Amino acid sequence: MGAKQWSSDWMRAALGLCVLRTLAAGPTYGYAIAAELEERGFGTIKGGTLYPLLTRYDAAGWISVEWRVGAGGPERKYLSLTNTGLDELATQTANWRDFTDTVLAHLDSTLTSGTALTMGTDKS
Amino acid sequence: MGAKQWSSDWMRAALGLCVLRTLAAGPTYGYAIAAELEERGFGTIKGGTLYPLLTRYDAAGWISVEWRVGAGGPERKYLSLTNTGLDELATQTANWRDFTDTVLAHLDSTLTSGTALTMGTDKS
DNA sequence: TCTGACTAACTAGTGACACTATATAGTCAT
DNA sequence: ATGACTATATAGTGTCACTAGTTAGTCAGA
Repeated sequence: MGAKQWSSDWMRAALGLCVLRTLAAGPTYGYAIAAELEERGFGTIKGGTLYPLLTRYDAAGWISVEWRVGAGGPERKYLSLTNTGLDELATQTANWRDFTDTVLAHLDSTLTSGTALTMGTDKS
Repeated sequence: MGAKQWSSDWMRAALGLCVLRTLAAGPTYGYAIAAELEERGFGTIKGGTLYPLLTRYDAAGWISVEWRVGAGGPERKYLSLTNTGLDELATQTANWRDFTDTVLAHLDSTLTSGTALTMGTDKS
């Protein structure tokens, strides 16, 4: 289901937003976030990508951390979205929609050969 | 019109695709690409971002280069999309649509608290 | 004439962050 | 005990955007 691997630049752009969105469903931990995102079609999220990101979000005050014992396995670091994080999610989500709309508008625009070539330097 | 500045990670993700799309309208040069993208709502594209990108695309064989005298000003380095570049644009455009659909599907998904928390380690 | 504004391409230095690979440690089945 | 799976984390490397310039041409106004 989640076999596809997207460009790392694209993942770099959207991963943070997707992680915040995942956290909005309730407290969870890194490994489970990676599993859910993979299931949703984002490809495999490596620990070396995810954990530093979660550390940055903790430092930013967007998430809070609580250790809990796991059900048969090592301890889990449960992460919850703070109010600041929830605000951030809302802001980023709205911006993301605007941004992707802007990109799609450009991609779908009519091919007008030479649109940008008349730049005003042509004074005559 | 182009006052908004998007997150640099987002621009990093989409700039290449947008540049290829701009080139698909016909040969043009760096400064004009930056001006057109700004007009289309992408914010200001700095030379330090754009020119290295164009150099990479030239090295990748996606664009070809030709110097022409400018209309009252320094020489312009006109860039054309190669056939390889055109293929790349088509591929990336299709992938971009898939990717943004995947992200939006996640953002719009119903909030189901604890979705990913039952991961199979809970054996009993 | 020389000063600044605009056009146009390009580079050095720095920093952010993903990637590869690895470490640590717990549980469980063979 | 050996390997597979769960779970978090870090070191080293490389890519690339950002800041802040340089070089160079044209043109308008002091």
